[in-house]
Amino acid sequence: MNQPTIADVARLAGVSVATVSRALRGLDKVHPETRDRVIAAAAQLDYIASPEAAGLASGRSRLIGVITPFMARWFFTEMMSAIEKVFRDHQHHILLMDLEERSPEVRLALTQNMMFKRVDGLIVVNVAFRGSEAEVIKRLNLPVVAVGNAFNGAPLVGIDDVGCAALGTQHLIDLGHTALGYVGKARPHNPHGKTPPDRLQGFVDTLHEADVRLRHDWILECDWSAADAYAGALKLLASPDRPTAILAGSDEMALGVMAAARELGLRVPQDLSVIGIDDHDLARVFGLTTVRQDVVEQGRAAAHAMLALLGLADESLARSSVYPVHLLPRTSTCPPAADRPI
Amino acid sequence: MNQPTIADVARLAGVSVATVSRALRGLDKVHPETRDRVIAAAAQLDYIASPEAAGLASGRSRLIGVITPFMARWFFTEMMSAIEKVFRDHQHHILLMDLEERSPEVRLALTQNMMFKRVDGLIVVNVAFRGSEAEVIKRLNLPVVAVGNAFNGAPLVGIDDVGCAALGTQHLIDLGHTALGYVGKARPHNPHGKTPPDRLQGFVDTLHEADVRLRHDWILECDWSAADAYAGALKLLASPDRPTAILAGSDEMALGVMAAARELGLRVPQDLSVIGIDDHDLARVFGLTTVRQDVVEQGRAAAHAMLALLGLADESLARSSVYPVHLLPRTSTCPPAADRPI
DNA sequence: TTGAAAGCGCTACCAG
DNA sequence: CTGGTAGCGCTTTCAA
Repeated sequence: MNQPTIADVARLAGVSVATVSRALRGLDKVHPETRDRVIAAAAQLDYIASPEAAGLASGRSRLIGVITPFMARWFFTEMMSAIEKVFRDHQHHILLMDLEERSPEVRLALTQNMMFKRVDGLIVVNVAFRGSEAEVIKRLNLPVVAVGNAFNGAPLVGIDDVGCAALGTQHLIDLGHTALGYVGKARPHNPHGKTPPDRLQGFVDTLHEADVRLRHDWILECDWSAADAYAGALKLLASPDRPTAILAGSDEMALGVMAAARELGLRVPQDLSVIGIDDHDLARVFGLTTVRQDVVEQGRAAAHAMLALLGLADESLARSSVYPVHLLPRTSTCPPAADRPI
Repeated sequence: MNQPTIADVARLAGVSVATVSRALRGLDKVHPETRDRVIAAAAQLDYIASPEAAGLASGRSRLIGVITPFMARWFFTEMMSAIEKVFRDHQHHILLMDLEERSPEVRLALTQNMMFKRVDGLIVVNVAFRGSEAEVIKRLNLPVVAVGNAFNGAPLVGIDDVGCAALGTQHLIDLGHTALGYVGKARPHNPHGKTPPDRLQGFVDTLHEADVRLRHDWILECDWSAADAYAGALKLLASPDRPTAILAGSDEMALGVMAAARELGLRVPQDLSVIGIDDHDLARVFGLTTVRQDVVEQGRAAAHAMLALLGLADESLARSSVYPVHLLPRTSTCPPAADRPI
C-alpha cells in the first residue's frame, strides 16, 4: 500500500513520466487526449505529486512563511486566516512563526533559518526587525511582503496608524472631552513594531492641535493585552483625578478598560467614554465605539502581493497599499457629563 | 550568492558529504575532531541543510499538519500556539489547515491532499470526520493524534465535555437557580465535532438529576461565536419569561450573553447569572465565572503524543489523556433574586 | 507533442 | 570512523 509515484501513473497511462508531469500541471503542449488519459490514470491511483520532490526539482516549495509577534491575538489570527485562504486557493501552504517570548538575540536561530530555507517567500506582519535580523533576511534573498511595518523596500500593506489614532482622538474631542487618557504606550522591547508608537503619536498630535492638555500620567503603558489594559485602567480610574474619555490602541485593550470601569462602578459612556481601534468581534457585541480597519482585506492584499512577487499573480499587485479606516460610533462614547467639568 | 550545499561544506572541511551529513546531525561514529572541523566549515558558509532534500531522502518532512474547524477562535489559537511551541523546540514546523466554511464534500480536496502528502503526522483538533473523510485519512497511513474528538483509535487528548458542563450547571443549581438556560446547541452541520452535543448533554443531564425543569425554548442554538450568542440571548432575555441563569458552552458565547444582558438593562449577576466554559483571557477581565480547562497543557500533550508516535519522544507519551477542569467562581454568578421566584 | 536523461541536495547503505 | 554511491520523486532541458 505504498504511495503511487509518477512512474506508476506513467506506466498505467502508457506515457513517459515527463508527459505525466506536464499533463498534471496543466502545461500546454500536451495532446488533449493524452492529458485525459494521464488524468484518468492519476485519479485511478489516487496519485498526488510529492511536494518535496517537486520542490526539490523545481526550486519552489509552495510554502510561505508568515512571521508575527503573536499568534493568539485577534489581529494576527484574522490576518493569518485571510492570508491562508488566499494561498490555499493557489495550492500553497503557510508556515507560521510567532516571535512570542523570543528576544531578538535568539529568535533568528537555527529553527528560523530552517524555516527560511524552506519557504518561497516571507510575509512579515507587524514586526520591526533589528539590523542584524534584517541582514539575515536580506541575505536569504527571499521575496518579502511587509504588513504594518516597512521592511527594506518590500511592498507594505497597512493603515495609517497615526491617522487612525488621530481619528479616534478627534471623535472624543468633538464630543467635548478635554480630559483624555490613552492606553497602549509600548512597553520596553515591545514586539509590535511601529504601530504602538504611531498610534500614541496620533493621540498626542491631535491633542496638541486641538490645544487640549496632555496628561502624561494618563498615558498608560500596556503589552496590548486586555488583561494588562484592565489592570492599568483599574489604577488610573480609581483616582478622582481621572480622564473622562480614553482611547485605547486596540479594541482588546479598550475592552479591558471597559471592564475596569465597570468594576469601579463607572458607567460607560456616561462616566467614561471609551474608544478602541480595530473592530474586534467583541467590540460590536459590547457596543464599543471604534476606528475600524479591514484586517481581512489587508491580509488578502498582502497575500496577493506575495503571489505577484512570485510571478503567480499580476505584477501590479506587488505594490504597497494604505487601507482606509473609519469611525464606527457605537454606545461607548458620548459627551462628558455636564456636572464634571475637567 | 547561491546557497551553499553540503558539497561545499565537504570540500571546505576536506571530508565527504556523508561525513558532513553525519557530523551536522550529531550522529555518533564521527571523530570529534572531524566533527568540529565540519561544524566550523558549515558555520563559515552559513550552511543550512535543505529541508526539501533532506525530507526527500529521509522520508520525513519535519512538518506536522494541524486541522481545526476554525482558525480565529480563542480555543484554537491557544491550542495551536501551544502545539507549535513544542514542535519548534524539536525542529519541526506546523502546517495549519482550518476547515472553515468548507462543507464536508469539498473540504478534503486537492490542497488538503497535498498537505497530507507533505506532513509526517496529523493532529486533528475538535473535528469529527465523516466516514469518507476518515477513509482518506486512514488510507494515508499517517500517525494521528486527536484532540477533543476521538479518531479511529488515535491517542485522544481532551476534557470531559459532559462533565464540565455538568459542573457549571451544578454550580448554578447550588446557588439556588431553577430557571436555567443554555446557549450553544450546535446548529446543523456544526463543524465542532462532539463538544457541543456533549456539553448540552451535561447541562440536560444535570437538570434532570436535580429534578429541575428543562425548558427547551431556553436552549439556544449558536454557532459558538460571541456575536451569535449575543443575538440569541437578546431575544431570549427580552421576554419576561426568561431564565435567571445561563450556562454557555464557551466563554466567548458567555461574553455575548453578558453583553446582551447589559444591553437590556439586566444586571449581571443580580438579574442574571452567567457562567461559561474555558477560561478565556477576557473571562477574567470581565469577571465571568467559568469552568476552566487548561488548553495549553492539552496542546502540549497532543504535541508530545505526536512526537512519541514519530519515535521522537518516550513512547509512553503516545497515550490518551483526559484533563481535569475546575470551577472558577468570579462575579457573574450569584443566587437568584429573592423577589423573582421561578 | 513526446521521451530520455540529467540533475535538485540530501540520506543511508555498504565497503573499507 | 570515513567515503562512495545509489536512490528519494519530481522537473526540466534537449532531442527526436
